Amino acid sequence: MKTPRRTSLTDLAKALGLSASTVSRALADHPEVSEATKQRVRQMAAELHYQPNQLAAALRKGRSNTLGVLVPHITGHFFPEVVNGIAIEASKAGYNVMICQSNEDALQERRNIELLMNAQVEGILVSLASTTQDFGHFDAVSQLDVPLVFFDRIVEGMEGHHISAVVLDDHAGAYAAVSHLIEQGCRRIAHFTGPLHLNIHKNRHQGYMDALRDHGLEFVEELVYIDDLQLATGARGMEHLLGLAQPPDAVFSSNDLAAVGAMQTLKAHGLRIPQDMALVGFSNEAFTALTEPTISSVDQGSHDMGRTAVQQLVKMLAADSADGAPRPVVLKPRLLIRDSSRRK
Amino acid sequence: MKTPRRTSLTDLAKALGLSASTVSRALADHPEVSEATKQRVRQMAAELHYQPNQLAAALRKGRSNTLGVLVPHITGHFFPEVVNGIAIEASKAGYNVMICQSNEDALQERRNIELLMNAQVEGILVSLASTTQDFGHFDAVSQLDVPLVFFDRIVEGMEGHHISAVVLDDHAGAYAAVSHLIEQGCRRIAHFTGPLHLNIHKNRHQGYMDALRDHGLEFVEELVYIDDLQLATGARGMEHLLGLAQPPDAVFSSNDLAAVGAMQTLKAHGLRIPQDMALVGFSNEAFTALTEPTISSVDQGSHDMGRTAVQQLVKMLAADSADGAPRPVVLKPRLLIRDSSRRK
DNA sequence: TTGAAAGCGCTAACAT
DNA sequence: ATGTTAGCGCTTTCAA
Repeated sequence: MKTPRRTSLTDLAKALGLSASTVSRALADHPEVSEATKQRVRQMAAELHYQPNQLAAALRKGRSNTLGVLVPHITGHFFPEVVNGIAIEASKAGYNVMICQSNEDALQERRNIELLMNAQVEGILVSLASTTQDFGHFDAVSQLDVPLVFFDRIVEGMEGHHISAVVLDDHAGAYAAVSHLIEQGCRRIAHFTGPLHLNIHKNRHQGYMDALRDHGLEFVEELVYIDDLQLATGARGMEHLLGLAQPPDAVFSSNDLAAVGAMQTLKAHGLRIPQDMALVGFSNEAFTALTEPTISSVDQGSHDMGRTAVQQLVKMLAADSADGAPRPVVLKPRLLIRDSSRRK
Repeated sequence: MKTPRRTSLTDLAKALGLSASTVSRALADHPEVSEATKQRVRQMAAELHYQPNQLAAALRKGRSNTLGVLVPHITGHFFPEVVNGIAIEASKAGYNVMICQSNEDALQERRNIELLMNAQVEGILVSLASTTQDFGHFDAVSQLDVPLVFFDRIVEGMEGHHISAVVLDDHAGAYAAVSHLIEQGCRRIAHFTGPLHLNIHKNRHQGYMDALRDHGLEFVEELVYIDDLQLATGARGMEHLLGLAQPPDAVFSSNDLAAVGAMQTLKAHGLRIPQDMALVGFSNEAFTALTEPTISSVDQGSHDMGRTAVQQLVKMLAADSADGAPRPVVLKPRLLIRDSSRRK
């Protein structure tokens, strides 16, 4: 039994006694082809299970109809949601999507960018790996005028004709979280943060500080715990805070996992949440609604971020390469108040 | 400023005063090209930022070097892990990966399969949408001898020259979970399950029943709660069970989310876990280690499933189309005993 | 309204 | 060791 070759457009044409061009036009619903012919072509196409070869069409047209997506990973709540938003919006705009993961590794990020370029994607959506410090691989992209949209984790200050960005207003999210804690009566608020070279952490930290200041509270250096925001780190961070001469009465954590870690330590010490220590996390991970108490958190509107990012890309793709890139979009976060911080 | 066209292989050849074929061979490290020439070519390629056009190469070679992946969604713990395993193993075997989501919708599944076929993928990895009942779209794939590997949610009985499968031994996982509960002293064990037309649920249910039987316990129809295994469903299911004349003393839930729902109901009723009611879930979601008490669960070795699936596919791709598909692989689950079921 | 011819960028016989 | 030629499957002038 030998492999049945796929029916090509040429096969179709032969079967119909037509030229390839006519068949091509018929399938594309070109106005200059008679309805009768279109009918015949469509029927025969169905009969022979004709499937167009995208590769050939893309090569000929110089358009792959594909967008590239590069994310650090697809675990947790945030990235899967964003990717889903991207997939939906891209499909709506008639694009396919090629998804790659950098696994938080700068080298893999560079490789994947090359991969996407070689696959002739028409535009790229990226969220940076946490280890990326050099951005040369993106220059290559923008030099070829392939539009680029950074989302969430962006290269700050990287502006260009074909570069845009979509971010969350992390500052506002943090500001809202901390203001809320203050309003609940907390006066000594600690902060768990990740490495400050990443825009998201830098801005959340700034939001934390600004909220303190605007409410007349002092910024206390020893209440800031910088680490990797893992579960164990959160637990350790809380141990550390409890050992201080003047422990805090609340913690704003820049992610949810560390908040759970903190929660575990608090329970081990027999402390009550939120009475003895209030907690607010960031990202609205699924588990924040499942712990006890449930954890207040800042929702990032992940799905919207994905959709917005594609919209930015599509705008650039549509633009007659005349006008520059659309202005970066800043999305508004939403504070979800749950039991871990509700004192009143 | 006009768009700089990408440097093609032909451009490279011209710049070097060589023919396209020589350049092509040099870049492919063909043995019949002199080292000197290879050097020159490589250097010029770097200089002109030459990037090969995969589309053209794929069209010419009739090989896209791409595998297609179709999953119901990429939320939760399981699918992202599997996809990650797939990505890693595929890259190791020299393939790119195109990922699509069916969003649990049979129609989108069919569309995506077509999409992948049109993109000329060399093989496809699929986990079925829960609504898929008709499998015609896969016939089209196998008729063209594009190898297909189903994982986790498979089409049972669909065997063929170019079709294989990788599944978890769901029966064994369920059997272990229920046996464990019995060993902890539980005698009236309920079961939360999803729709039984899906192999995973059917097999877990069978494992549940067989464990009961093998330990001399009676199977009680009213202790089986069939629904969609969401959080609210689990809560409702538990309310239902508590309302029975003879409530159970344990629940084996076919997923973790419903187990958490059950837990919430139990807490609301002031019942103790595991003393009054023991719980075991399925999937080892991240949150099972974060709730209180932590939830015992069955780990699916998701990452391995992804890698194994790719290995199956690669085997079929390599086979001289002579011998049939490799035999389906059944992976062993691992029961993780946590606090929700540890009575001794 | 249809067909003929050229070519997208690459590779693989088949020369030389 | 290198070049010449042809063609993957499709679209798009241009011509009829």
